[in-house]
Amino acid sequence: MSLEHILLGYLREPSTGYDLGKEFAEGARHFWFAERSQIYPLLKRLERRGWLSCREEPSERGPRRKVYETTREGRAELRRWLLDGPHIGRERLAYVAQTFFLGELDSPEEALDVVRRMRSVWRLRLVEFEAVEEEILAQAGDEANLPFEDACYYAALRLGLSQISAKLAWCDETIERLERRCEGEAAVANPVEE
Amino acid sequence: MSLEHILLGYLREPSTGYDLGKEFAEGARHFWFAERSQIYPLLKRLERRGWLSCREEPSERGPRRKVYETTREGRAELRRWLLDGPHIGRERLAYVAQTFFLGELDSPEEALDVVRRMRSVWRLRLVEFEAVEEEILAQAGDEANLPFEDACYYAALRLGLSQISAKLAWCDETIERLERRCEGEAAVANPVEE
DNA sequence: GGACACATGTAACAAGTTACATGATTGG
DNA sequence: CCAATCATGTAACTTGTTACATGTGTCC
Repeated sequence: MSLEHILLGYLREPSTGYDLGKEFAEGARHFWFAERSQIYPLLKRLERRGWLSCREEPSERGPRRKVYETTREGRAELRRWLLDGPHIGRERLAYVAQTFFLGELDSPEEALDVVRRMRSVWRLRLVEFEAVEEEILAQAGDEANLPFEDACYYAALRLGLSQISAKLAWCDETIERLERRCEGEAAVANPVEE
Repeated sequence: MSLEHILLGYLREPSTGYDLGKEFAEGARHFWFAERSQIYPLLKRLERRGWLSCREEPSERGPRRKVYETTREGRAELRRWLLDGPHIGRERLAYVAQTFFLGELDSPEEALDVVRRMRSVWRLRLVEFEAVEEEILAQAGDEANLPFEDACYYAALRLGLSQISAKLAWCDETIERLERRCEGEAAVANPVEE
């Protein structure tokens, strides 16, 4: 299961279920999401398998924290997963389905509305990603200065960035095509204006 | 649930659970996948809700077929789903996670291998999509000739196409960067050759 | 003392996967 | 008669979601 391996990946740095939950709600949500109610039992399972170690710590504020960390065996398992791939397939892209069936709507105007809303969601995401990129480059100066591990984070970011840019370009093109179609329909409905 | 609405979308044209299963294993798999064992019970549920109608037909070859079709209420529900969107978020992109954690591997060489394999998978998919695009354009002559519904199918195809192209461009760029990193490492390990 | 952030969890449910059962018809 | 394709389904399981329970410490 991918989520297990994502946890192994994150827990190269020690962390808690709570903090992982935050991570999935923030940065990681762009490629995976998990609720804490799913994370906590999984952490226990991975510990039982010997892939994670756990120590308890008092919290500054709130109850005790259970700090997990990937073990040597856990890292070996993560390596196996990384080399066994690529993990592509069975993606569920509801927005593509939505586009696919947009023809069910009564008019290009309604479809336009949907695509425009897609565009605004992805615009926001692009801004978010660009801010992260800027931060990385500001710290490193140049990409070549990044240690290998950070270069891989950066590569994943660029992948996301390129996907969003392509989506936005598609939105712009599709909006234009739909607008032309609206004009065409208006001309047919009201040929006097020609 | 999205799968319900995808079924409502497909069943504007009458079809059977069996044939839908084929569709999910072929064309539709690029944005959604479903097993027949999931489809059959769902079809019954949607029929109970009045969103699908069902008639039985003898099969040319094999047992009787249950042919489903979206009802007026089903179409209304589909329209609601289309207008209530965009359906973005909670995507699970294991390949991005894989890229993100690639730094766990021992060397850029191993990472290169992974990215090269991603590239070859996406290359194949691009060829597949391009063939579909060519077919559509050959039949219509020009995109403007497509009826609205087909234009939406085509728009979804172009979205997929643009996503794959961007992935391939990212692969090429990332492979190049990793190769430079390999050379850099070799130079550090073996400075005599400088 | 009430709201809020910290922190871990369980229970019930929905969605998705894997494995198997059943039976008809066709072609070799 | 055997394998393949057609065709519908169930059972058991895993994965993911929603809702709730519990308790600590801080700030107002």
